[in-house]
Formats: sequence, C-alpha cells, structure tokens
Amino acid sequence: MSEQITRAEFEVMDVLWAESPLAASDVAEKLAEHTSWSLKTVKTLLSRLTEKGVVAYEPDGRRYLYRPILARADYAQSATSRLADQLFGGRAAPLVAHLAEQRGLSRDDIKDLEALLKELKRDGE
Amino acid sequence: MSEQITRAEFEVMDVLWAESPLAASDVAEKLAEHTSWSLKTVKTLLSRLTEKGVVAYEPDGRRYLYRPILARADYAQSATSRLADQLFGGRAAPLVAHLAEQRGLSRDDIKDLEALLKELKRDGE
DNA sequence: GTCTTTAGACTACGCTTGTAGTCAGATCGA
DNA sequence: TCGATCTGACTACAAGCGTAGTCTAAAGAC
Repeated sequence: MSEQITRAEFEVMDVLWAESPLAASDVAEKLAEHTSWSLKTVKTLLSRLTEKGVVAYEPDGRRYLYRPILARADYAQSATSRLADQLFGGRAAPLVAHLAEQRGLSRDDIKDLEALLKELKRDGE
Repeated sequence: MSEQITRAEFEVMDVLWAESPLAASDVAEKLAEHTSWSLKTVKTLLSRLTEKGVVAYEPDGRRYLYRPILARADYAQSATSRLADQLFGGRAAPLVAHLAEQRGLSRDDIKDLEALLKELKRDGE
C-alpha cells in the first residue's frame, strides 16, 4: 500500500514521529537544526506525504497541524524486511553479522540480542 | 564514495554479483527471468553503473564484459548501516527485533545468531 | 480600514530514474 | 561484397524528487 518515502520525506516523517501534531513551521524549525531547507520546501514535502497517505492534517485556525498516519514501527519493519530480503535472503543472522563486522556490537547490544533470542526461543516452543 | 544505486541498478548488480564477468546480453537474459526489461534498458543501466564507478568493463571482441567493482558485501554493509542508523540509532537488537516480530525467526536463524553472539563475545574479551 | 505578515495552493525547474529508441560501425552469412 | 545482425554510443522522454518561487486570502499591527 504505502508508496515510496524518499530521503527528504523521511526526514520530515522523522520529525513528526518524534512529536506530533505539528504545524509546517514547527516541522521546518526542527529540520533547520540539521538541514537548510526553506519553509517552502518543507511544505512541499508535507503535501507530498499527505498525497501519499502517510501523513494526515487537521485545521488549526488558519493553518494545519500534521501528524503521521504511517507509524514509525511499521515503516521500520517494512524497510528492514526489504533489506533483509534483498541482501540476505530474508535471514537475520547475516544481517547482524554485517552490522557487527563493520562497527562491532557493544556489550549492551549483545546483551539485548541474547535476551531477545531467549524470548524468541521460549515463544517458539 | 559510492553513489546511490537505484532499485533497477541493484537488480543488475545482483546478477553480476552472482556471476561475472558477463556481457550485456547475458545480464539481460538473466534479468529476463524476473523482469521484462529490454536489452536497451539493461545496457543503459550498465552504463550508469560504470559511470558511478561500481562496475568495470573490459573489451571482449566487439563487446564488453562487465564485472562489479563494488563488492556485494560492501554494499550490504553500507546499506545495513544506513538502515540501522536511520531507524534504530545504530543498534542491532531493535533491528533484529523488528525482523523477528514481523516474520519470526526460524530455529536456524536463532541458532546462527547464538553462534554469532558467542563468537562476538569471545572476540570482545 | 490599510499595510504587512503568514498560511496554504499552485507552479516551476533542473536532476535522477525507469524504460527505451536511433544511429553507426563491425561482423557474419551467403 | 552486400545486406542482416549485433554491439556500443548517444539521445529521448515522462514521472519522481529536491528545492524552491509566486499568488492569494486571512489575520494581526496601528
């Protein structure tokens, strides 16, 4: 269902995922911290996102407040799946292996993963 | 360094990663198994990939043989990292959690991951 | 009540991407 | 040797994307 979200659009979504609803100017302000996009640009991106059905807006006086429809977790899941399918035949282990190889996993990462695995094993039985 | 590889370009790379060097017609033939791209399309994609510096070619009679310069593992690593950074703050565990939640992990996946973790722990000490 | 500001609507424009088409030279088959 | 064929080089073109600009109506400043 959900159409492609582009890089620029993702940045906007990420702001909305962190806090919503927000007016276009608020989104632009947050984005200004790490981009140099004009308010116009941000508004265009918001329009495209609403066209794509992943952001909704409601009137608030003479402006709109925007909020995500697509949840971050859903987006994360589909993006992760796509990557796993494309590159690793859908398997998780080689994916983690690549992450580990490139940057190493912290002790905490390993602990989290172990806990996760334990839980998965319990569920699987 | 490596520029963006698009979806269509990735399909071409995937063929070359599986077997190389190949002539354009061979690549097109393999791709025909799951796409309906014309030979022309495939050639355009190969040209763009060589422009991007991720594919090299050598003359072979009156045609070229293409081979990947960018290794599959390198691409996989950078794509995986990008995803992890974008969506999971660079952490592996939540990434795996998402994969697991959506599709479950097979017993083999879990075994592989456990082995990988054991190894990582050993290395870390 | 006019002037300025601010919001959204609509438009723009060059670059990238997906998907080819045309042209010209080399080669092959007869 | 002469056309058919195959290859690469170059060109095309619409849709998507990054990045705004203009137009217009409403609201606030005085």
